[in-house]
Amino acid sequence: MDRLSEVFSALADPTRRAILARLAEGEATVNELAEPFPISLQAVSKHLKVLERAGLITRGIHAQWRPCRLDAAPLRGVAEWVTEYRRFWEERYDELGTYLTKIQKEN
Amino acid sequence: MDRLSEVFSALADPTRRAILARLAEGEATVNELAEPFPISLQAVSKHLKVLERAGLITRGIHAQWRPCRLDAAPLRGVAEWVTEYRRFWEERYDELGTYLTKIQKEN
DNA sequence: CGGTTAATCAACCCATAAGTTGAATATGCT
DNA sequence: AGCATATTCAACTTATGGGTTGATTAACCG
Repeated sequence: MDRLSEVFSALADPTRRAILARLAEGEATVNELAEPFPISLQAVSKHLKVLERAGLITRGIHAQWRPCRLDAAPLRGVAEWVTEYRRFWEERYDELGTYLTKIQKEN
Repeated sequence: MDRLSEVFSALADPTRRAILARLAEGEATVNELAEPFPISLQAVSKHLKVLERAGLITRGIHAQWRPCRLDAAPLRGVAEWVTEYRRFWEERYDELGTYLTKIQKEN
């Protein structure tokens, strides 16, 4: 799977996005990350593997802990991709502008 | 599934992103959209359904054709989400700035 | 050394995604 | 009416995702 698909796919899960949001506040261990969720530690561990494969987190080794850190680099690619479409969701304003210009000329 | 997950999920497929790119150039029918891909028309029809459910396209009815149009509105949400992380992939620069400030004070 | 804690591995379940082929629906053309 | 075109529906296969439980590995603590 290409990288962008992998990243989008990793982001397509609320639990994983919540994990990223948590990591935005700083490093955390698997247990710390798992704590807020009503799912098993193993399930969280899988989510972390997905995020890691997508390049969105990196993991250290500190005794028996595996501290996770956010790596937002792949999000840059997402931002670039989505920016290509910006003009389309801003079009509304363009259309409004066009409309206003038009009725202005008509009156 | 929440909207953002649905959108990310829809974007996590190269075929669907290619379809969106094609629609950025203007309306197209299912056959026209399917033409470049080595998969069946039905498969493309399914992809379109996914995009439609995510709110990324709308479909018209014109005789036996179902012209598809891009609706980039949901991408705004994606852009907003990803912007929350911008500082992290730009952090490199911040760190450089901090470093420069620091050595400046030291000397 | 033995027990506790942190995390992963492994096997399994169930639902869904992505593709296929074949049939059905609906519109236009002559 | 009858045929061609555009698209969808339906049934099926195969693979994958997200979850579970139970066992395993590895490090620390007393």
